[in-house]
Amino acid sequence: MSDFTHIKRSEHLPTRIAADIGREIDERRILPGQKLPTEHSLAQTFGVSRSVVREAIAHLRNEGLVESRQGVGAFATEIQHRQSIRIGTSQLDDRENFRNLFHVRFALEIEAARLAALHHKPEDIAKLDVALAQMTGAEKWTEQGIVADLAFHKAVAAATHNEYFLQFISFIAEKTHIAINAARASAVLEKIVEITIAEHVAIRDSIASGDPDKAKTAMTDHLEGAASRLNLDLGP
Amino acid sequence: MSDFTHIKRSEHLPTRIAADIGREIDERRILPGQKLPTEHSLAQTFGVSRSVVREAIAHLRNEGLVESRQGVGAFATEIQHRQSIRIGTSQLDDRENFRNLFHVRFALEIEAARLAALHHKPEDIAKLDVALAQMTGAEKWTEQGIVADLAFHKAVAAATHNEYFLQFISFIAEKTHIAINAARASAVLEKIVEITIAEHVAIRDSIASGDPDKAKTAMTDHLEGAASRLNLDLGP
DNA sequence: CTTGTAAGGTTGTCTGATAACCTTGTATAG
DNA sequence: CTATACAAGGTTATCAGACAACCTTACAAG
Repeated sequence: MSDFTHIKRSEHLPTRIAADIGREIDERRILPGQKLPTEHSLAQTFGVSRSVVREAIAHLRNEGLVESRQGVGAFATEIQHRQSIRIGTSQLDDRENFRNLFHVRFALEIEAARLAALHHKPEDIAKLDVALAQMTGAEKWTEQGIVADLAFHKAVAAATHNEYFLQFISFIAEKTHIAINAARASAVLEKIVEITIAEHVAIRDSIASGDPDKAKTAMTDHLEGAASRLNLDLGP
Repeated sequence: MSDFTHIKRSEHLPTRIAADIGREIDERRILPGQKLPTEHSLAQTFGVSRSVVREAIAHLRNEGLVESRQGVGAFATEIQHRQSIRIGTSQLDDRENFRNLFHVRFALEIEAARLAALHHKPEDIAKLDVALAQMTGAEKWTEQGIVADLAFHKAVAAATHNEYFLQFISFIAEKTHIAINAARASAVLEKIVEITIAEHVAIRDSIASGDPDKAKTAMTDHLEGAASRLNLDLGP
């Protein structure tokens, strides 16, 4: 009962511990196939009850990082058959990881723009316009501006009327959002905003026109522009 | 202590219950923002202890389906800010959903083939060859053949040396695998296998040659072929 | 060598209790 | 009358300990 130096209870114990154990696996301190310590032992190590450890391990199991077999133990899984997608936000501090994720975004969003041009309905365009208005309204490149930016891209995804494009793109957008927020200070240039908005308008118009090739081109131009503004070299 | 009619012990209680509650939300019987019953009440309803209910809710929380606030309750979340990707296997029985997921696969795998041609290393080609050998070895369109097929596509993704392409494509592959397994009986035609293998060989060679455009074309042809063999109309 | 069985360890589930937190209603001070 | 403070009850979060189900291993019996 002598150290309260650690952390405010504010942050859901099982989540914290799941993150700790997950990091052990991510950083290869526990190798795939290897057995984790027992729940009892982990509980003692972290100074919490077994319930909390169980919930943490359940979390990791849901993420596909571990498999547990009753009467035997919990094991780190082989990467190949993980059933879910896991992107630690800390990974995105690394420039190469961020670029790689951006590349996935490329593949998805360009096709999404194409499909949006083909399948959009009037209310989809309305949502694009709302997001654009919010971007224009934001004085600077503020938090609000970024949120509107993400909303725009989600609206494009929604306009495909393909639930999975929306899910995947939203997922990546959230991750990107966090990473950009962290590194934003280095890229606060006001003129950029105007360029960005202009690109978004071009995307909106091309989708509204119903021309898939035009939409594809507009989205490609925008993403390449965004990448270069972030000093990401995406290669050929 | 009077009714054991309901649940076989065989299948991890919290998972089952999480699925049950998740279905309630998916099928809009619990609307976004609405409060779930209390843990105590749920425990009584399902005839299990509160620990199990808690683990089930933790599962849903990790999937982003619910948010819980201490002292208040657990609430179904708005779809927009779900932090994870959720694809219920039952959804894929629906033909349109399956086609939509296939479309996402299109976007990702074609770009992956292109990147694989650019960034592959010798050992990547070796892995492709192993998968091809297993496909050729499989007498019929058996389980083993499908596994090899998936292994091939994962190997392509791995050859991009972009972790995220691997994660996303593997994820979709697993989901697709399950759905195909379920519906396989209707598509067991032996000649198809030869065509499929030929397409895979073309992909492999184009990647090995290092020509991104050729790889892109080969993958496009293959996926369009696969779609038409599954009677999926992917539109323009 | 094979089979049966006992022992010990580990996860799965149950039960009950306490702490932390939120909401709501009520009473008191201004 | 209004606003602040406080009390009460409900809910989730965490803890502690127990038993059940299951697996592995070792050893004994055939």
